[in-house]
Amino acid sequence: MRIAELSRHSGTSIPSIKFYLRERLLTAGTATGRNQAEYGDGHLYRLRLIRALIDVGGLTVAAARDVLAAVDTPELPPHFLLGAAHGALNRPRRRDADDPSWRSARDEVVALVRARGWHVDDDCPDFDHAADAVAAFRALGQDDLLECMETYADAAELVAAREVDTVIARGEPARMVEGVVTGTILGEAVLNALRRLAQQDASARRLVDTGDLA
Amino acid sequence: MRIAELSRHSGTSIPSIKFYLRERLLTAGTATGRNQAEYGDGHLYRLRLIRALIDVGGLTVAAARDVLAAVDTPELPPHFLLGAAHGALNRPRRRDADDPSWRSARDEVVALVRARGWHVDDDCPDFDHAADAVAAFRALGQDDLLECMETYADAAELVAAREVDTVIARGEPARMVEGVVTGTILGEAVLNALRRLAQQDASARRLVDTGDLA
DNA sequence: GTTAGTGGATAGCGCCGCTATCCGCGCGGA
DNA sequence: TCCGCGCGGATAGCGGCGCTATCCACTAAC
Repeated sequence: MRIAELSRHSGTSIPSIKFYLRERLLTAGTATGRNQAEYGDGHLYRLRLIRALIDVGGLTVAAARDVLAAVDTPELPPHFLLGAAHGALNRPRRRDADDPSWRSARDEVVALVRARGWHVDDDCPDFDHAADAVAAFRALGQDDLLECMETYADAAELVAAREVDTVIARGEPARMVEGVVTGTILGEAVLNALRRLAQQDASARRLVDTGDLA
Repeated sequence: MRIAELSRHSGTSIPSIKFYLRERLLTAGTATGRNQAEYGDGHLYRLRLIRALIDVGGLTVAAARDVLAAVDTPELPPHFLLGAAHGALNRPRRRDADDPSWRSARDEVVALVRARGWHVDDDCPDFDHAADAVAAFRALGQDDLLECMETYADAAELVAAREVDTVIARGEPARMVEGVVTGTILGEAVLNALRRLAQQDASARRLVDTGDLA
């Protein structure tokens, strides 16, 4: 397959493909001459993965590169790949770690995780992200919404258990690796969309003055 | 309060505040002279809300403006505000609606929502976002991860019910409006972070070869 | 009266994700 | 055999976004 065909099958413009090659998200095709190369199904799959990470998952090109680099490390056990995938999802830090209200928000999240017996590395950046949001709730005087935290944790436990089981059921390490990345990033998009749909429903049930929902 | 003080209390630079004024995310202070104005606690709160939406929620400035405009529409019932908040969260469309695999992914999501009896407007853009992700799973040959869909829906129902109940418990419409916006946007950030933490735990329990987690 | 600071306007910057253009070469059809 | 399209590779540029810098006339505070 040459680049034009790759472009047609993937729905990605040739300049974009060249861009991804330059940025090392995509490996070069196997050269068949001085200025001719052949691309395979692997390239097509990879391109679809890139577009999914960027378009659906909302990753930046740099983040996608990090995720893909982790995917390409064959000896990386799936559990550590998960950490790599999460690491690449991190948007730059927002809050100042010296802000005492932020620190207490973070401590609160750590306490919640500890209370549930989750075994997570203490300096995992996800704590910081959760703390950003918790601190924002507090700063905006929306403390009562933090009553939902345990429910969030319940929901998180529920979906994480299911996802990890599904991925592990694959058995084959290479496919587990793919599953970790796609499940983490695309699963987030699905969950967020379903949550918003469920909110619409819950809100309609409670707030819309009507008897004829049928 | 003058602008310097507003800047200090909010941790936002004066040029940024001026930028938000220009972009109409923030209303002008009450003028006390030809080139002097006074800002109140409302401005400080608003600025904190802006930063939370942009930094924590990941909204663009334009999306934040739309959300804030909805918040400022006093007669808007909370249920419709929810729609407005969701609308502002929409990233630009990705998939072509003519793509049959995308259409079938969307139909699948609609069927799931129908089966659960959720009452949601059929052309809600959240369907499209979910469809994007589902279609991506399929395109990447990760169909087995779609077995998690029901679990995602369970989790979504769980958290949405709790969130909506919490907001409704406030009673006062103005505070409900605040709760809808912050709950939707910041809650998403919390849920996503907790899900990733839970994934780390689930993955560690099943994949890490160790007996001494203590 | 001096000076730091103000609101307001305009222009510019830095990053990001592409996109356009050019180049010398090879492949494929007549 | 020759021609012309397409190739790969490289470099430069573009458009949008979220600020940021500068300038201005003015004024409150010392």
